[in-house]
Amino acid sequence: MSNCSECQVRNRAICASLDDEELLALGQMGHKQKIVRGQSLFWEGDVEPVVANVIEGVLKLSVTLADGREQIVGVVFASDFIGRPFGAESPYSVTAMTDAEVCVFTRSAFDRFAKAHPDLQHKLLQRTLDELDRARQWMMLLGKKTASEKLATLLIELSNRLNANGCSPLPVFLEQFKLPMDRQQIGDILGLTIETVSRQLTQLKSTGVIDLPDRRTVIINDRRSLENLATAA
Amino acid sequence: MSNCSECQVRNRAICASLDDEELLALGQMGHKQKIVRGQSLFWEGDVEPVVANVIEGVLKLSVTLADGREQIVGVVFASDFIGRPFGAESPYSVTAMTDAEVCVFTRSAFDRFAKAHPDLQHKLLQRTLDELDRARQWMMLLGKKTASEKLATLLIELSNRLNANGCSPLPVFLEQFKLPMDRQQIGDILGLTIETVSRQLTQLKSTGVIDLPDRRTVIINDRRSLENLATAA
DNA sequence: TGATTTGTTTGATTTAGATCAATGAATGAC
DNA sequence: GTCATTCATTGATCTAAATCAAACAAATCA
Repeated sequence: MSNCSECQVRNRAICASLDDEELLALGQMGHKQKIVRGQSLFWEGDVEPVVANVIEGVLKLSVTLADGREQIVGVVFASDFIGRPFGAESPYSVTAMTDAEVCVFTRSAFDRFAKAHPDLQHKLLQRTLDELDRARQWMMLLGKKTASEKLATLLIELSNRLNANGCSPLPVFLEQFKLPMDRQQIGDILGLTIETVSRQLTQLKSTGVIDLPDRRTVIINDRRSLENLATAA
Repeated sequence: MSNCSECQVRNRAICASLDDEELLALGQMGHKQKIVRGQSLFWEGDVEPVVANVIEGVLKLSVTLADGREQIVGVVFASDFIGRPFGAESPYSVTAMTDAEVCVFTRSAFDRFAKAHPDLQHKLLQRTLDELDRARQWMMLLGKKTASEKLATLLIELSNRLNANGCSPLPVFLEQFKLPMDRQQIGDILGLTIETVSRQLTQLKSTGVIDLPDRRTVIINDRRSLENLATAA
């Protein structure tokens, strides 16, 4: 790989737990890889298992049924960790929703390195616990929320997670952002069809809570209302 | 606490990574607690955060909306770990679905101990990764599966996870088992109403795939068919 | 033992969201 | 720039599951 020390996500990815020497060792095991939108990093139960850190871009994790029904089960951003270390196979595919760049390791090499670096494992554990909490909140959304609640929740979540280019330690909530996915993908995240997504967005726009100057741009006019919708408060 | 070495889940819980001396130290920090069916171990964002190992029984993790809608986001069995160590609050409640016994630790004490025992953290990481994979499979179920697919999936999953009293290292699939939850709870797990659950069970029974000799007993007559239903194969 | 409560099934009706079907806007190709 | 393709919106209709409403069965209690 080379110069991890100049990596954009050096201080946000799990690598943040490593000192310069360790970083060099890890860096020699991995390599940077560019992925264009729509390209897959790996598939459900792939042959050569890998793990990766996201350097730039947005990727989806998805599970697909035999008849083609797809559910997006996770969305990862810069500095997030991807993949299933230690034993088991990843039961989902990873595909870029925007052009992206990742830092890839073979699983066997990563496992060995992680075993020897408890701090790295600790960071990974914290991240995995966070991810699990998020997944569980999403289960509530999928199981019990209405279509409009789902859309409101997604917009709030995206505005929070897209905020950071990571430089600010403070949470910054963006009132304007670009959707990193199309309507079909929004549907696959929320368990809705493309038509329902479109109708709910039009609805939110017509009540003035948000604006949609173009397909990909969202402006939150009334965050409070959107949050109330999201939590059914 | 006392005699961890005689604990029923000694070799299956995360404690399995500890030697006798370490086990004694951990044991002195925790205490066993009996919980009757319906009783909560803790609530969403509780004051005194705790973590626990399940010794016996079945508990649910659930998220509740302001207006009372509840989604069960996890079901834990003997030897499973409960709670959110390291920093963040648990955004869900834990309630016993059967009478249960757990081994409870304050989070602060557990955190300190875990920090000092990398093997324990490694075990916890593996478990958390497994739990995350399971949560993601469940997201597919909640977002995309039909009512009958949901019921079939739950029955298969329960027959697999209820199998072990843990003694056998081989997976044993039970063709007969007792449901550890009522119809309402099945609905809250699957994102369905109690009526739909009942109708789908009646349907599965009438096609001969399963039998329901009484409310709580399930007999799988045709596992292959049930699995095909579950995966939409 | 019957009476009460709690949990389950079954039936009738409604509805949120899916599906089917055009139409309308961007985006990209040549 | 025009054409073609992809993506998004809007409308009409349908349907799976929710809701409403009894009836029924199994526990629990005097």
